[in-house]
Amino acid sequence: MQELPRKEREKLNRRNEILEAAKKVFASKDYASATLEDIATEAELSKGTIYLYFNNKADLFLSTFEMGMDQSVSIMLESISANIDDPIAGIKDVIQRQLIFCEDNFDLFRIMSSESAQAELHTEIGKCSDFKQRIVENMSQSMKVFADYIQGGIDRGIFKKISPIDVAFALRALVEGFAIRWIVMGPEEGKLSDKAELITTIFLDGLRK
Amino acid sequence: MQELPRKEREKLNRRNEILEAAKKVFASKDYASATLEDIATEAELSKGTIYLYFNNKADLFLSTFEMGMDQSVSIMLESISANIDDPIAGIKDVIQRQLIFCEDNFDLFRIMSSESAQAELHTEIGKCSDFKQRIVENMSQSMKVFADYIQGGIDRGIFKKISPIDVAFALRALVEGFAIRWIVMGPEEGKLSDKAELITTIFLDGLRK
Amino acid sequence: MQELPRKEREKLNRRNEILEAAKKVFASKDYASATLEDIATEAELSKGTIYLYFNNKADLFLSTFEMGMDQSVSIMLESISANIDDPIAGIKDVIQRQLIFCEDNFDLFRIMSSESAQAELHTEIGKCSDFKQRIVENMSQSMKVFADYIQGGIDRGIFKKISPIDVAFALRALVEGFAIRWIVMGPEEGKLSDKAELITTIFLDGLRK
Amino acid sequence: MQELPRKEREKLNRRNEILEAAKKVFASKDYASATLEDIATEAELSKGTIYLYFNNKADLFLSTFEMGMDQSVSIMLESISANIDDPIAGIKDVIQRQLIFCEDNFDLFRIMSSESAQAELHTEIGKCSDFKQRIVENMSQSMKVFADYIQGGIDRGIFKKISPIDVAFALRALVEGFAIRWIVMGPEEGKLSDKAELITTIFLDGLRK
DNA sequence: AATGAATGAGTCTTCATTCAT
DNA sequence: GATGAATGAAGACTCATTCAT
Repeated sequence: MQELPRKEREKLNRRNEILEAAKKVFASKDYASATLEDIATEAELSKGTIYLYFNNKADLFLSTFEMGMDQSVSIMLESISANIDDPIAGIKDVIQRQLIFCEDNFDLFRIMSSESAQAELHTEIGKCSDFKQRIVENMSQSMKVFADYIQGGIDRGIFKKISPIDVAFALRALVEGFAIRWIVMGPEEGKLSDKAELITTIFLDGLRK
Repeated sequence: MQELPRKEREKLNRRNEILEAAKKVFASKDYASATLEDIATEAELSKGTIYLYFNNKADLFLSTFEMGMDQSVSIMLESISANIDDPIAGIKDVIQRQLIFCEDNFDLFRIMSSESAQAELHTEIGKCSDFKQRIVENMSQSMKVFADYIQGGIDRGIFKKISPIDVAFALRALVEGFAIRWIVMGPEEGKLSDKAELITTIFLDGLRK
Repeated sequence: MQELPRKEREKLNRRNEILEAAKKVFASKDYASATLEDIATEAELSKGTIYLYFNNKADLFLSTFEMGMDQSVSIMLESISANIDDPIAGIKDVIQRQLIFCEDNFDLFRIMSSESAQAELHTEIGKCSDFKQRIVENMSQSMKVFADYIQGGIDRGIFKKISPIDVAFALRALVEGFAIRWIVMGPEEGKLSDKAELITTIFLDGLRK
Repeated sequence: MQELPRKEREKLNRRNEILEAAKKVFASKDYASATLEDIATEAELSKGTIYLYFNNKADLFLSTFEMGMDQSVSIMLESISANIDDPIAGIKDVIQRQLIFCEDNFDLFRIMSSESAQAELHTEIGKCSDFKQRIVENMSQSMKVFADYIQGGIDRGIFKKISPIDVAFALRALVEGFAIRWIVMGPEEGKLSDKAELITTIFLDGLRK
C-alpha cells in the first residue's frame, strides 16, 4: 500500500486530532452546549484552525458521529467475518462486541446513543439532509448482524418463530440499556462486559425457571 | 378535601398551562433549541409571564420533566394498589402500563427518555444540584415496582435467581427500547401496546425454543 | 386622520430613531465597515434592540436606503404638482430641488449615490432580490420628472431633438457631479444651490458663446 | 533605456500579475467583500506570496487604484502631446479618450469611480494618510487637461467666460455619468464611444435649439 | 398580574496577517 | 522566493432574563 505524501498525512493527522477533541467535548456536553471554543481548547488549537478542516460546527459534529458509527459498525461486521456457525455463539459474540466497544469508546457510544435517539429533534443538524438516513443505514447494518444470527437460529429450529427484526431490536435495546447504565453510573460499577452472561441468559432463556 | 381559594386555583391553572405548553415544545425541540419565546407563544402568554411562575428556563424544563416523572411513577404505583398477586401477571401489568403511558403521553416520554439518559450532559441543568438525585429517586421508585414482582417470583421459585435490580433494569430497557422505536418510527407502526405480548414472551421465556 | 395608538406610535418612533442613527453611520462608513455596534451606539441603544426592529444588517441598510430614495423621489414629484408649464422653468426647478435635497440631506444623498452606483457589487445586499429593481424603479421615477420637461421642450420646438432619456441622464449626471463634489470638498465651499445657475447655463446653452 | 536585471524584472512581472488579479477581483466585489484568498486564487498564487509584494490589503487596493489612475491620467496627458490647437477639437479628443479608456479598462474604471467618490468612507483605507491627497493630485492633473482646453477657448473668445475649473468639472461629470451608466447597463447597450457626439453637443451647445 | 421592550453576554464564523518549512 | 497552516481579533446575530408600565 502506497503511503500518502507527508503533507497529506499531516493534514489527516491534524483532522483526527480535532475529531478526537470533538469526541471528548461532545461526549461531555450537549451538541448545543459544546462550543467550538471548548473543542479548540481541548485540541490545543485556535478556533479558526478548526474551520480549515471542517465547514462548521454541524459538520464537525456529524463527522465525529460518523466516526463513531463507522467504528461501531465495523466491529459488528467483524463478527460476520469470524464465521461463527452456531447462532447462540454468534449472539454471544455480538453482545460481547457491543459491550467491549462501549467500554473502550464510551465517549463515542455516549454521543451516538444520546443523539441518535433524538436525531430529528436537532433543528440545525436535521438540516443535513442525509444525516438521519445515514444513521438509519448504519443502524440497520449493525442490526442485520444481530438479525442474521437470529434468523439462523430460527431456521435450525433452535429459536422461537418471532420476527427477527423485532428480536434483534429487543437484543440491542437490552445491550444498550446496560451500556448506558454503566456509563451513567460511572465505570466504578465493575466491568461492563461482565454483564454479557446476564444479558445472554435473559435473552435466550428468559426469566422463568 | 378542602378547595384552594380561587386565586390559588387560578395561579395553579396558569402554571399548568405553561407546563403543558413547555411539554409540547420540549418534546419537539432540543432543550437548547427550544426558546422561551416558543413556549410563550404556545401558551399564548408573554415571555415575562413565565418568569412569574418559574425561576428560569432550567427550572421550567425541570418542572416539565418532573411532571412527566410523577405521572409515569404514579401510573406504575397504581400497579401496586391493584394488588396483583401473581408475579407474572404483575410483570405483564407493568409492561402494559408503561406502554400505554408512552402511547398516551409520548411528549412527556420523549422528553424523559431523551434527556434522562444524558442528564449530566446538560451543563446548565446539571447545576440544579438535586436534578440528578430526583431522577434517580423517581427511577428507583418505578424500578422498585418491577423489582418487587421479580423478587416475588424468585421467592416463589418461579423465576431464576438473578439480581432483581439487574432484571428489572433489563425489563425496563426492553420496554423503553420498543417505546422509543415506536416514537421514532412514528405512530403509523400500529399500536405500541401490541408489543406487550412480544416483550413478555422474550422476557419470561427467552428466544430459545 | 385617525391617530395610531400610543404603543404603535412609540414603536414607530423608535424605529425612526434607529434609521436616523443608521443614516449617519452608513453615510460616514462603508456598508461593510459600518458595524451594528456603531449604529447601536449612535442610537444609544444596545445591539439586540436593533434586531427588534430590523431583521438584520442588510434589512436595516436597505430601509435606510429606501428612506432616502422615498424622500428624494417625493421631492422630485412635488415639481409635477407645482404645475410648471414652461419647460425651462421646469428644468430649473428640478435642478434646484435636487441640489437643495442634497444640501439638506447629504447623509442620505451620500448613501444613495455611493451605493446605487455599485449596487450589484454588494454580494450580501445583492441577495435581496428586489433591491436593484427598487432602485431602478425609483431612479426612473425621478428621471421621468426630468424627462417630461425635456420632452415638453422638444414638443414645443424649444429644445433640440435628442432622446429625452439621454438628455435627462446627462442632466442628472451634471447635478450629481456637483453635488458629490460639494460633499467631498466639504460644505465650506459655499452653498451648493448656488451652482444651479451654472448648471442650467451649461445644460441649456452649452459652453460655446 | 537601461534594462533592469533579470531578477528585478521578474519581481516586477510578478507584482503586475498580482495587480492584474486584484483589478479583476476588486472590480467584481466590494473592497470589503473581496478577500485576499480571492485575489490569490485569481493570480494562481498563495496568499502569503502577496505579502512579499504588498504590505497589506489596503496597500494592494491602493496600488491597484493608483495603477488605474496612472493609466487614466497618462491617456489624458497624451492629448496634450498630440498638440491640438483648436479648443473644440481638444475637448472632443479628451471626451473620446475617457470613453475609450472606460471601454477598454472598465474594471479599472469601475474601481476608480465607485471608490473615489467615497474615498473617505473607507475607514481602513482612509488611514493611508496620503491616499486622498494622491487621488486629488491625479484628479487635478487629468482635470487640468480639460481645463486647459476650456481656458484656451475662453481666451480666444469662443467659449463663455465661466470658471474653467467648474466647466471642466461639469464635463467630467457628464462623461463619467455616461460611462457608469454604460457599465451598469452592461455592454450590450452599444459602444460607449458612440455617446461622444451627444456629450459634445450638449456640452458645447446645450439643449436649447 | 401581565406585558414586551430592552439588554448584553455568549457563539459561530470570517479573514487579514504571520511564520516555520 | 513561495507556501499555506495557524492565528485571533472582530462582527453578526440569538436569546434568557429583567423591569418599567
